Amino acid sequence: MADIFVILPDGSRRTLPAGATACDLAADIGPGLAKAALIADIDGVAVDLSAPLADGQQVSIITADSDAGLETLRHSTAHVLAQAVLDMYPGATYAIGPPIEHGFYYDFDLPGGATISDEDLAAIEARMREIIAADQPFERHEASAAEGLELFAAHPYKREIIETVALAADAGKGGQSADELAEEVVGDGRISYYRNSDSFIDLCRGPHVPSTGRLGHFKLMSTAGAYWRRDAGRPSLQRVYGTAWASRQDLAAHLHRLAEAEKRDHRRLARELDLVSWPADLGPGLAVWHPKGAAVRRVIEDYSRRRHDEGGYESVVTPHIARSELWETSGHLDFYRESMYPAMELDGATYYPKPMNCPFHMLIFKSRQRSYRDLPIRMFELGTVYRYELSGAVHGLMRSRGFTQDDSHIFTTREQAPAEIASLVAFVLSVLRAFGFDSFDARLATRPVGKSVGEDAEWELATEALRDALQAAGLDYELDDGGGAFYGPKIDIDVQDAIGRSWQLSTIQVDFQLPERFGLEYVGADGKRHRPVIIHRALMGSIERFFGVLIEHYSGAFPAWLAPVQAAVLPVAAAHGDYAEEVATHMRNEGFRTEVVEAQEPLGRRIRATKLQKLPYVLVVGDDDVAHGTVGVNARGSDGDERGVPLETFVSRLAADVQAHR
RNA sequence: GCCCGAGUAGCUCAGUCGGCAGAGCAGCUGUCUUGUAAACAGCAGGUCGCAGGUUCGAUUCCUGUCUCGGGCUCCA
Repeated sequence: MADIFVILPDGSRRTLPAGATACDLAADIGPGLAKAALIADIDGVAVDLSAPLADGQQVSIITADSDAGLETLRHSTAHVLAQAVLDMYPGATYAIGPPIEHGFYYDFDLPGGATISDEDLAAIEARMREIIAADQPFERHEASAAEGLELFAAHPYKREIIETVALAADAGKGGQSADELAEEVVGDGRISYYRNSDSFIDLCRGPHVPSTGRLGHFKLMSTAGAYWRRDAGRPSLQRVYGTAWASRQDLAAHLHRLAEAEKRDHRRLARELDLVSWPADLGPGLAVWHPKGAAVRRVIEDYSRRRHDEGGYESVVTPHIARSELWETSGHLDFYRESMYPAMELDGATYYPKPMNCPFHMLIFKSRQRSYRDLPIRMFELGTVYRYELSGAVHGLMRSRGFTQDDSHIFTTREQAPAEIASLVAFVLSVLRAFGFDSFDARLATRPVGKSVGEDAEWELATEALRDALQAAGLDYELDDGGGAFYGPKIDIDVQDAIGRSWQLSTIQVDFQLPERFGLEYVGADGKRHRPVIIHRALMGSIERFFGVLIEHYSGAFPAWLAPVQAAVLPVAAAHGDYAEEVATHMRNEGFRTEVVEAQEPLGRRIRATKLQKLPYVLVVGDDDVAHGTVGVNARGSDGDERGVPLETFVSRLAADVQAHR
């Protein structure tokens, strides 16, 4: 039999006997690769290792080091989950089970509407480990749709998938439904399925790892409800989420990250550090700010105002409610109504709480005639808005029903807009960096198909301006095709926090629509009237979310410039109380946030209690300090303490920290 | 809004197979405070989320409802 050759990723050729599989190729390259191999990529198509090779193909062997390999590992683990659940719950049926970020899920319909509790997960996981220990092969088979319907006769969701595939094939098109079903089917009207054992098969496009023994670094995480095909009108299924990784170390690292994230949860820290609370009597998504939370907020807002002053913005203030006519003009009643709080009837008029500040700023622009010489006009407001978020979407400070935007609207000429956007991106990044964020993800969202207004040329121009600004700022960005607002394209900027999570904060949106709706005009150099362009911009997004992200970013240990209490003063004994007050008063006069913890309890206990509040500095004062005008400095994160530091020396040090945003 | 799960003291949680509700920490009072992460003693604290129902009796069982958590969706 003639040999064949295949081309490896490095361009080299390798000769194999005819009939060789990808698995043989891996073994031929080396035993290490053979052991690590999960699937193969043949001419750009991911396939099982058992796939036969043909002459001249480009082949690469895929391991768990790559995204594709890890995805396969997760997908295969999902199949093991399905086998375990079907095994343990007679009469249960299964829907779909794709890989997702960090792991996988699988949706089930259990007999009699049974549910899976967290306790059940341990038992399911144990069964999964048995299946993995049995090292069952993933055997690929293909069949016609008719055969598939017979194979999965007892499983209505699988049958529905097969029927949809058959329909799509009949219609002779791939289309949207085929995309959705990509995980389960081949796509040409035939189906593929994988057999693990005599009793377990699963409809699947594949590929899969060679056998269940290749899996094992996984953990079932949680259960949730989910609709079949994401449709609230369809049956509700039990979803089981799991995480899966290439190695024990990766799994442990992931679980560690989750534990860290939980420790940093701003809802927990907000309570422990007495920053913010959500009294049930207020209703979901509405927070009250306690003195310590409000102290941090004030620093955030003061800094924001200062930067805006320096950046050529003018502060404005607008009311919280407005008559329905305003919202009709702005289009919010047409486009945003379901997110607005309901109307209030008053003196024969209808008022709505504001979900956005924009229309008010339009009215300020319109209050007098504007010249091109006035532009750009940059209005800034810490504007509190109310949005009727779905109750299930509300999440601490990250997603509230009442929140304050650091909102601005910039009115420019068309010619000025590109430069204005470019400087805006730089401004946004500069402010975010000042709060300790240095890693950003940006998205450029373009014109939504169908539901948008304006001329193509305008959209093109604005999108290019946004793109140029991103490039000028040196920001990598993803394209969110069709993700723009109905009135214009936008840039969203996410920050990455200390443990690598992404949070959406800033948004910069170009708007052609509101100037039209409000009939905004300025007089140009030519003496004629022109429409300005509006740039909407929220920098921190909302002060609430920004604060929540800061809490999680710093794990509650705010840098000195933000900390609600910058230094606590602890007298060693009651006799040093007066000196402690003197020290505190002096520091307050210097502009620092200071509190005294009186000597009503032993020093060690007070130090512990104060340390748990994560303050930047704990100052201890005793006999020596009273005698010499010094303090004992215990800095957060340092080992031990420094004795006999002159008060002025400490004040300078704290001032330097604040200055440097440490 | 929908699906799944959970609501017991300020917090973390135990408990009641339907019969006077518990711990630790926090709090308060007293004694004690003497140099860097938990002094000692005592006290107080709960309509067992809320409203109905079943029952001699409900925190416990049933129904509804509210809130929270995890998802879906959406977003600052």
